Amino acid sequence: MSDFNTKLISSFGYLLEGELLKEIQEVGVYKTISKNEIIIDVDDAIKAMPLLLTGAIKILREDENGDELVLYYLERGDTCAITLSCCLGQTKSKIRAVSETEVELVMIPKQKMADWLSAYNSWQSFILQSYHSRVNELLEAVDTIAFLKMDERLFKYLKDKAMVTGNDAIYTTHKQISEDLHTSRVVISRLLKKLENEGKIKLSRNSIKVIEL
DNA sequence: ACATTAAGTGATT
DNA sequence: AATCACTTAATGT
Repeated sequence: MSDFNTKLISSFGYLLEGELLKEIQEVGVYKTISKNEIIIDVDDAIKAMPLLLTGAIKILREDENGDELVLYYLERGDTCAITLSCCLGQTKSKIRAVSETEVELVMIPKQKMADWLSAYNSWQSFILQSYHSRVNELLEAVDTIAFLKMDERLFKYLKDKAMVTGNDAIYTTHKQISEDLHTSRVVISRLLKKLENEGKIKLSRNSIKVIEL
């Protein structure tokens, strides 16, 4: 168990106070997980919260089709904030956690979490800090998704417009489109340029010709 | 010729 | 993706 101690200290020693570390050693369950294992799956009941000692875990969302989307990665010294919210809210897991590498972690029983929140300052700030960074990563992911979908939205918008008009030429400005799609003119200009390079449309002033209908 | 508006670009957050 | 700053091109008066 001294190996476990060393890793716990080196991963969380600078974050958590000594007394808390002792409690973690007492109550936490040390686990080793091999690569590509599902640690937590969608709809799993959450009974413990993982603290990562070594390795990396990816947190995924899954849609109806089983398509996966990586939300973010957890590394040494991290914990899963979504799991945290599940622990506190007593709901089932809304995400899937898969080990990206071989992973060593400590499972903290769900019940201890709330206790420590009031008992240890360092625990409280660790949780808040971790929540904060996870939310940021999540927002970043959302931005990326939105970015990837904007070109599709734009093309659909153009096709719809051509359909309604019964004309493959659309008479409008980039600014107008940007307002319709609730984005900025610059973004539209760039995406249109991209579509033109892909040969899907032909651009000219105040008009766009849709080639791929 | 000058002003206005549309569109393109690079850099930054 | 959004915003800024700036350039270039097209049009109107």
